[in-house]
This record gives sequence, structure tokens and C-alpha cells, in this order.
Amino acid sequence: MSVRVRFAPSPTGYLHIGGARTALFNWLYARRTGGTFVLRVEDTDAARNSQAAVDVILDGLRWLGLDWDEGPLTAEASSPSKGNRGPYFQSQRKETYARRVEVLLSRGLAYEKDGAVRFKMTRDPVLIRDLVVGDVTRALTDREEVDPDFVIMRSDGSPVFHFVNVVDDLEMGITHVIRGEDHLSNTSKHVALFRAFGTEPPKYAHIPLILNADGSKMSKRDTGAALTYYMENGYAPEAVLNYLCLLGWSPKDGREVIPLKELIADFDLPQILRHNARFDHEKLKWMNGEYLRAMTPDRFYEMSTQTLARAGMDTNRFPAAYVKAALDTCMGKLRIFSELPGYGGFYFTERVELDAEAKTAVSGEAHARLAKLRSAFAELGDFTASGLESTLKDTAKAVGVKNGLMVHPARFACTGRGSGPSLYHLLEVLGRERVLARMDAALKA
RNA sequence: GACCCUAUCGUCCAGCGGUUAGGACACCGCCCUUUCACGGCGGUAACCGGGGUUCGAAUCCCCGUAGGGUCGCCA
Repeated sequence: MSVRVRFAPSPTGYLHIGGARTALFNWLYARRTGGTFVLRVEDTDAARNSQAAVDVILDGLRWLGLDWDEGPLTAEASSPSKGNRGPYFQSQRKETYARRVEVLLSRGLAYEKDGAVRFKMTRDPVLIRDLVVGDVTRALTDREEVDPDFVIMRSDGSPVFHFVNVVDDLEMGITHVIRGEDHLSNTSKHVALFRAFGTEPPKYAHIPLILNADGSKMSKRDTGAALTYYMENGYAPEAVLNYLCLLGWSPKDGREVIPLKELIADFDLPQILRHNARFDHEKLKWMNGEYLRAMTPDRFYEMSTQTLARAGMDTNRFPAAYVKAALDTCMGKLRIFSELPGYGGFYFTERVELDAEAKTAVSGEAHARLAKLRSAFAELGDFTASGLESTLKDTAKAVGVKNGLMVHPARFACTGRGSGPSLYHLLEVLGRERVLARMDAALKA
């Protein structure tokens, strides 16, 4: 029997990073086994459901490159979807749930009370055979001892999560349920429901949760809890995907930066760890830097211009060759794109603002050196990196100072900062006009 | 309150009865270098505690402790 897995998010308006990893693990398992990855939208809670909220999920999965074989084509619940086991929006499956409730009612496995339908839950401990956690025997809690039954359909006729989740997995032929460990305790309910329908439950794999750096639970408010944070802050999706994989799973050798193909080939359920992992933003940034360095120039330009545009710098106002040359000096130097406006933004502003540190760096003795350098540059016929370099070195020698004492003020004058791209290359890209203008401005400051 | 899961450097992982407990991120030195990165070399740093089992436990068992999760007419 071929593998069928699913990701079943609830459209709450954001895609949790842990949810994204759950989707990823499901997707990887489907791809490695040649199975089917189903996307199902659990939009039973009409109150907080909206098309925009569904789009957040679809956009997030698309950004990560997690394509689904069956599921919605658009965020609109009633529009066509792909796959023949739909509908894939729970809001469109009311008849199915009603029919299934009737089955349990007619078999005496559920009963009505106060207008709601309750399922007759077994009082015996339930054995859950989990591919990650192992065998788990779930006993009743003290409250459940008093009343183990639970509502499967509210008095207003709407079905509840535990019920629709099981019915859909059953009807959609799901073979493996890979989900967060927060569902482990509830799995006994699901197992009992599957049995009530006369079938064995799918295989379960409960994966550990992702916690904040301090070990606390990651909730919407926390930085980086939503996938959109990474989409909007200069991360490459393949880096986020790679990092997410390494939270709770790893290949037996020491590989960390792992191409997607290898990820798919090597990923497997039994190797997943049982304990929760803390999210390390620093390591993600490092990994993102690895991917940025390996990125093709075209992709780098594209992501760079998007980032700059978001920061209010319209690169379209400059000649394409200038933008390209400017970005070339930044390539390989960043960890995340959101560092770019600060790192290379000076290329795309009319003038550079000199803060206190910059003013200090171009005043005093440096002022005279900068003035010397300015006139040397003005007379330079060949305004190229190599010409600029030898001119600067010659000037330093003439003045009798180390190169660094010329480099430093020049960098501050032209970029406003103490660090950045290679000075000689940045000067060439900026061009004579801008360089002399900025040096003049700095000398007057 | 009850039930369930978990426990190796600060963090992510390796280890699956015998290792000088390994790698990565971060951190600290040194080298490279016009800055910053990158790269190279080196360093600091861990088996939660207590009992067992065993010739021998990070590895197996039990008890604590700690963290996480779950017990809804939320999902």
C-alpha cells in the first residue's frame, strides 16, 4: 500500500514555524517513499476562518517549496481542488460528518445528550504504537475517569476536531499521521474512533516540539514564531527548510548543509528524536549565509533588489549595470538579506549621513589626508579598483602613513560606515562623480 | 489534581555496554586581509541527581528532580 500523508492546518492567520516543520516532515516522507502528500484545511471554526488566513498557509508552503499532490488550488473553500478524495476543506464536508455521526449513533457507539452527540470512549488504557516515541500506553486521567466520553458533535450540529480529524484521515486513506507531539495524549481518542468505525488506525509518528531559545513554548508573539518572519526578513527558503530539518532529525554522518535531494533520500521517521528542540536563530543565520554564498548571481540580484525595495531603496532609479556591479561587491558577505540595506545601502542613496563616529573618522589629522586623497583621485585618469588602489597607496606613502589611515577616512566619507564591501571596488562602482562629491561633503562636515 | 513524553557542551546533533565522550552554531585566541565577512589553525565547554543490573554504564531498570504536552460543545 502506498504512503499517504497529510498536513492539516487550521487557518488561524499565521503559519507557526513548528507547523511548517510538521508539513516538511510529512512532505519529505511522501517524497522519499513515492507517496502522496495531502493538504487539508481544517476550517471548521467559521468564526476565525477567512480566505486570507488560508492564503497565509498556502503561501508559506509554496515559499518553502512544499508542493501538495492533493488539496486546494486556491484559498477559496468552494473552488475546485486537485485530487479525488476531496473536498479538502472541512467546511465543505458537512454531509460526510453527519453521515458518520449517524453510523456511530445507530451502532450505539455514540449517544445524544443535551443536543450534543457524545462518543462512548473506552475506559481501558489504549496502546499507541508510535514510530517515533515507541509504544505508549495512555491511561485515563482523573477527570476522564469520572466521564471518559467526549463530544463529537456540538448541539449546533458542528463536528469537533477529534472527530473530523479521524473521519477525514479515514476517508482520505491516510496511512501515516505525522504531527506534533502535542497530539500524543489525544491519540487514544483517535484510536478509539477508528476502531469504532471498524478499522485500524493509521501509523502514528509524533514529532517533538520547537521551543524558544529559553526553553519556553513558542507562541504567536515570539520572534520568529511565524513563517512570514523568515519570508520578510531576508531568509532563503532552502536555508530555512534545511535548518528546520535538523531540529529533531539528522543524518548519521555529520552533514549539516544538505541539498534537498539528499534530504529526501536520507530522511526517515525512526531517526527522529523524542525530545523537544530549541530554536537557535544564530545557527539559522549561519546556515542562511551558507546558502547565500552558494546562490547563483541572478537569484542574489533578485532577492537583493526585493530587500532593498522593502527598505525604501528603489534600485530601478539606477542603471542596471550599476546595480549589478554594486551588488557584486556585496555577494558572499551577508548572512541574511535584511543586512543588505545597512551593508550596501550607500550605493543607492543620494548622500551619506555621517554620524558622530564617521565625523570623527574624517576630522583632525584624517581631514588633511582625506583632502590629499581627494585631489589624487580627482586627477586619476583610470577610475578603476586597481588604479584607485595604487593611487591610495602612493598617497599614503607620500604622506608617510600606513594604508589603513587613508582607507579608513575614505570609507567613512563614501559610505558613512567603518566596514563594508572592498573599498577599491566600491569606489570604482560609485564612480568618480559620487566619490568626489562625498569626499567634498565629508571634508566640509 | 491526573495522565503522557523527554533529559549529552550555552544551543542543535553524534553516541545505542568498554571512546582521551565526536561534529556544527555561538564564544575566545592566532593566521590571512584595505574594513567586514569568508577561509585556515587552536581553545573554553556536557553525560540532571540518587539507587540498582553488570567485570564494566552517557548507554539497560527504578525513584526523584526538571522541562514539555494533554485532560473543552478550541483546533
